[in-house]
Amino acid sequence: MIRVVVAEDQALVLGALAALIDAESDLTVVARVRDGDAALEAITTQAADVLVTDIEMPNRSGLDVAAEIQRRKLRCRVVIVTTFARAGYLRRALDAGAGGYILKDSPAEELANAIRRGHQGGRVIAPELAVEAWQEADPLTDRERQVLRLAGEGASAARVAEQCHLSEGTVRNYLSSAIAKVGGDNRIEAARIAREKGWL
Amino acid sequence: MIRVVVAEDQALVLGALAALIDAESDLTVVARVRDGDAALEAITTQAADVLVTDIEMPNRSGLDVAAEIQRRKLRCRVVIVTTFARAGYLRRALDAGAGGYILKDSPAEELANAIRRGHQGGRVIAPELAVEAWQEADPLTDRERQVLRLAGEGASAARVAEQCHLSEGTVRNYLSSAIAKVGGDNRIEAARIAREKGWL
DNA sequence: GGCGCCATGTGACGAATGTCATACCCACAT
DNA sequence: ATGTGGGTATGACATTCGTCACATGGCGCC
Repeated sequence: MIRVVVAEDQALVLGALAALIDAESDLTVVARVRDGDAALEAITTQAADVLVTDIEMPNRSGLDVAAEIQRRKLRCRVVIVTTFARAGYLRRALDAGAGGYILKDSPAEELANAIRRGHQGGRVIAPELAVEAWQEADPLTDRERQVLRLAGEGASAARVAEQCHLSEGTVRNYLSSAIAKVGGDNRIEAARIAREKGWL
Repeated sequence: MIRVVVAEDQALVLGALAALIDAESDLTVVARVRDGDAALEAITTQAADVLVTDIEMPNRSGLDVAAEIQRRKLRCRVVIVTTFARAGYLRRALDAGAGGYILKDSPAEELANAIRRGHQGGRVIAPELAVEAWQEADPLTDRERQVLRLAGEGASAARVAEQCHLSEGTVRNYLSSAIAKVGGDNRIEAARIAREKGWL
């Protein structure tokens, strides 16, 4: 019996995923949690074999949890289940030693499959991503990313400068460089592109 | 036995929701579909009592399907299940005669509950939304919405003008007016605000 | 020790954006 | 018939944005 912890912030989806997993005869859900901190706690107290987790959650993202598991050298394997087919996310997931990365729109059998493979030490990666993943590395520097994120939310150069303690001119320089790097026509497009690639 | 059709574009979530519903003794899932067109077809061929549907789907949104069901005077009731706590969405859902509007982060029992209530002709609305719903009506005109949407995706005034067959000056006028109406400092913020309220 | 990269800054210039006044046409309501 | 509001347009203006050249300093690296 493989002991599974499920982490997902949307309660309905959490319950549903758990139902799906529990329906498998060789899998059992030992905890359902709604954020990253609770996930970390549950996998130790429940001696879980596999953590099935979303990425976007309160407190700690699924990627953070995976990284923490790796850092603490816990035995638990991680399967990331997410909406986002973003190369940047997959890359970070693999860097964090995740055993699986599947998309919420892959067929339901995939999930049980990935859990079993992960438990055996293998890896399952959503085929949509396998190829593309390592082709495009994030070209942005930390500052560029930070500035682009704020600007993408509607902040003016002046506002960004204030929040980052930079001069307005510097902010415009970073933006210009970020726009050029991601290949957009303006800050809005650049932010959109970067978001889609998982760089923000 | 209440006959339920489940519509949701993410296969994993679709399977999971269906599992959740099928686990209820008085509910049975008679079809699982991944877009709006298939949903409409399924509810007639399967003589469904209730449609449980996401909003954002290919071909036809869940809101479109609800409206179409109302237009065709079908017997089937509709329960909207969505991520988005947006007043604009709820408003459109109620206009389309939806029998339920619940959020993906409400507890799992809510879903079965809403299906039963809907089937009896009642209404279940996510409490987070019930109050706020009618307070803020969409202040945008069709043109303003259209222009703001494109601009929010990164299109320049010139590009928007081209796509909408307008003059560039007119586009700027609409944008200016939209920015003022939603209360933002620039097109980016305005688009973000409007998206959050479900006006785009 | 120099080379490249990043962080940071300034100054300048042209392009895009946001605002405003003003105008015309049309539909719909009073 | 008169007013109100939307759709469309133009011209003008100030502001913001995007780009470029150029400068300084720090850090890592062969």
